[in-house]
Amino acid sequence: MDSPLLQRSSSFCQACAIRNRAICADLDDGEIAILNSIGRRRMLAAGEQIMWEGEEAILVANVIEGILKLSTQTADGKEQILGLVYPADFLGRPFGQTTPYGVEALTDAHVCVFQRADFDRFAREHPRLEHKLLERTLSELDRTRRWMLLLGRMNAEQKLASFLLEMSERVGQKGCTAPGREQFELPLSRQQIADVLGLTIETVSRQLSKLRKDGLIDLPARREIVIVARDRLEELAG
Amino acid sequence: MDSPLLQRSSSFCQACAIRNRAICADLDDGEIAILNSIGRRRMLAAGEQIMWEGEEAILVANVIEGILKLSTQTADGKEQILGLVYPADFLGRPFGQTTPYGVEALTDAHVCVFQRADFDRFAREHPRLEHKLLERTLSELDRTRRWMLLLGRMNAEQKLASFLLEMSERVGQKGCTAPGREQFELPLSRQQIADVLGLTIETVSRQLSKLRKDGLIDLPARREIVIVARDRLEELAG
DNA sequence: CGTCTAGTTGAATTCCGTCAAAGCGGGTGG
DNA sequence: CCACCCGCTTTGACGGAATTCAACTAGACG
Repeated sequence: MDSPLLQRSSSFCQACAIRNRAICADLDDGEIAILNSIGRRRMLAAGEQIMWEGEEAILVANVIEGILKLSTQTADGKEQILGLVYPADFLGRPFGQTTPYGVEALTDAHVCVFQRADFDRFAREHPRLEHKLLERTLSELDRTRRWMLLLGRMNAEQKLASFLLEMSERVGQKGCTAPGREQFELPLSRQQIADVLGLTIETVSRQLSKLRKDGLIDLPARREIVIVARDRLEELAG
Repeated sequence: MDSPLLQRSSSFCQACAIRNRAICADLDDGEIAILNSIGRRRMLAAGEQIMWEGEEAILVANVIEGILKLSTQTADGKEQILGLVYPADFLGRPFGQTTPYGVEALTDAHVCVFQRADFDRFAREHPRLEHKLLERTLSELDRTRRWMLLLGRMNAEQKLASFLLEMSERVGQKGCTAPGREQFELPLSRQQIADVLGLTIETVSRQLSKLRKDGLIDLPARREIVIVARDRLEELAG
């Protein structure tokens, strides 16, 4: 189903870094051309917000580069991060009236944005795209549900261990200096880690210090993590 | 898109109680006939399990009647309920290898079961069904994410208040004796409520007693809830 | 070199979990 | 019909984990 025409077309999409991993993956050249015409690229600086909770859902997007967070807050202002979005992931709420969470870039990011109305129309006319989107949404639902177990039933130590292991899988895969995924740079501040795990910043800090003292990890810089004893970390995470 | 032929066909699906709310809703007669041929009905007794976490994903289903729970557990055996499934909801993991959670009936239930392979094939050939499934999955993801805020950032009192309000919407809609949704029967035991909210059974019991003492609710029987002061409950839930 | 923010550490407090015992209610058998 | 039993629920006492409040430290940046 995949077309071997990468070099024939000079269109934007054909040169896209995530072309083969995003939902646009098995579209043909004609379809890509349409998608190309309704989408546009946009740069985001770290900390920049692109969608606001409760606002009308105007945009959807593919993430090309960078990491973003989805978040919401309680009536009294405590934040909860609902998910992290990585390159090739889909972003936004198609077929919905309002955006159910805020979206903010954690790092400088590069996204491919569509007006939701345009995207919805295109999707309904192209079942293969909808199928991709469905598979992606089902996986995301599975991942989100796994996170519920962490939020509801794990203590602070288990939460941190699980978080570090997950981040090492997600962030540590790039061509790193370190051997494999044992060293990586966190895209989140301590407060943001706390907001992911349903903890306070102090508890996160204390647990990281404890893991370091126990020799499971090292913390060479504020946002650097070195996993020293992956096996023991996995044991903690359960 | 909906066909006005309810009385022409005598097929099973046409007589189905949830025919117009489930994902099969806007299929035409031919499509319904196929679906009818690959699905079969199954009764479940309260407490009966129909899918097991980690097992190969063989079945998917529509819920016709009753309430089921999706759940998982930590390495050390603590359970977390990941979601409740109501009539007209879709159940199971299409397009996936393994079932990521256990499924158990909370009440006696009635489901319409498909072999996943059959269903997947049918879905891929019928974009309208896939679209319905996509919309449903997106809504489910939204609801699940809202639940994450509860698990991560609410205290026991707020959790109970939110839970009771949600249940009153979901369970209190039937033709009840009570005026509106202010009285209803819980489909969950105290332990199961605890497993939904990420609490212990004792905390659930204490918070319910507190809400009763404060005059927000009444508890005429173990599984009966009367909402006395909805406004104050909503205030607590935030 | 000073300021500013993010992060760490400590002490006190609070909320929830744990352990233990008692209460309630529905079903069964005498 | 009542007594008994069993599982579910409630209540109490206690301890511990995480939050809160507060002070301090380390880098980053001008």
